[in-house]
Amino acid sequence: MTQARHLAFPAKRISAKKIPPFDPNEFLAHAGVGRTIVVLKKKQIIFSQGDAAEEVFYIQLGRVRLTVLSSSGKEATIALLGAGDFLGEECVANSYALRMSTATAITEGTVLKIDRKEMMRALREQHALSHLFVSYLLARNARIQEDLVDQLFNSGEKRLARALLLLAQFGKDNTSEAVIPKISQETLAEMVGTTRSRVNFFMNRFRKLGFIRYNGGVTVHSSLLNIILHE
Amino acid sequence: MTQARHLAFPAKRISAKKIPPFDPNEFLAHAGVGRTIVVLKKKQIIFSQGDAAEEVFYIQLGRVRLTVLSSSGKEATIALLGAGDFLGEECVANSYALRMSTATAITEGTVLKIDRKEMMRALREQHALSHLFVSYLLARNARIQEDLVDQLFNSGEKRLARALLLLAQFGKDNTSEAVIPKISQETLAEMVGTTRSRVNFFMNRFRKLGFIRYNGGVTVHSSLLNIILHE
DNA sequence: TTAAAAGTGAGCAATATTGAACAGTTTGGC
DNA sequence: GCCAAACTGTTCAATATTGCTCACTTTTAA
Repeated sequence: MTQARHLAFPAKRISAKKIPPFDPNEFLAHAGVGRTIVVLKKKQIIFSQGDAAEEVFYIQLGRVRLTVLSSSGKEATIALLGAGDFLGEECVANSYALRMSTATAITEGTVLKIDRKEMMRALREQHALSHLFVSYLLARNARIQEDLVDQLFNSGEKRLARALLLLAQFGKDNTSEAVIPKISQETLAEMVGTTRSRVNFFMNRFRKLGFIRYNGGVTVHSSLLNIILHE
Repeated sequence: MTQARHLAFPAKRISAKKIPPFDPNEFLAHAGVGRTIVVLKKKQIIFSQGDAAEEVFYIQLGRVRLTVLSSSGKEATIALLGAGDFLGEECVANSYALRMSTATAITEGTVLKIDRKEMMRALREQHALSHLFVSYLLARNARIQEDLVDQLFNSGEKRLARALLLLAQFGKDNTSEAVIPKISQETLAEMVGTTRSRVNFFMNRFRKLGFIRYNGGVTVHSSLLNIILHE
């Protein structure tokens, strides 16, 4: 569409040169035509499973939880996202898509809400954004696949250990200990695909073994890796 | 890069107009610079987990299994792919990437092997291909996520039922019965994330209940859905 | 500040799952 | 056609997991 216009009026290319070089961060940082900045309150629902999907979101600040509700009413947390992540990208390249999960803010924050059409246009016209988006999708793919493999291979205990270690890296220093973001055993159970009592059981075991510490929050020690690595 | 060249030599755009309109199927159907057609024998390994990833593949014909090996030697089947699917796309947008899984042909077939650089160039220059690729990644994302959710929510029995139904749709008519591609209980176990004895146990139960039939291959009846839906 | 709601620790019986064995059956290659 | 290898059906004891319950503690909102 836009390309056709360029071909029809090649003179426009000259004026186009005056536009500063495209910066995806720039594009994703500001509101504009078809783009709105949304300020999020804690626990605010950004979209719900089953909603029509007409916008992509880009998280500027804050953390977001993605959950899926099963037909029998159980809830699973499939991802925790943060600044720099896209959200609700299932609708790009697919009109009439429905949200496959529910996105809830778990801290205050801001997201850029981008109209589907606007996103598609930008992807078509801006190679840098397109490249960023493809990279993001590939990385996300890899991450979900890891979660799946983890689920297929490991016991509840190992999956919990992995989830804790991943959470600990969320605020990554390279010390041997890290405090993880506040998270309930219930949510951990949803992420790991087990029950709260199981999580509780393992958490206490980890604590007895010195892998984690309770001091207000939870501090994870890197030696927790042993749980995962040990045979 | 290419865009810059166009700006520098706008005259080239005219001759560029003579090139026939880009057709992604065309691009993905033939060998050319940086693209080779590879003929696959049954059980041939296309790439192995841990290999350096420098090419993307596009399946023209045949079926391919993607497996992951755990550190403890267990194997999980994470996807069965067929004609029209990409393969090994993890390297696009990421030099020095390693293969995250092993791809093995399960039938004879042919794949188009595309050099990473060539793929990136094509994605940059050809919107239609870029769009197709993004669509593919989004669809694949959705599918892996479904598998993960399935794994998180459902019991081994339901996961097996789902896997069988998905396999049955592989050769999709819209009858209430379908023969599934030949697949061992061992592989089913890997896909579903359980043991062979469990798969065997459930298969026999499904048979007793009339959901599947053994007649040389395995015939799946759509009533198997009841297993998944029933509470 | 206080009552309600949410989260935690612990224990336990009922189930589900694993992992291993072993005999019988099918398949593929020579 | 025949052997070896792969696959299937079946069993079973040892574990792992679930789905509760109940008594506390912490957080949240009025």
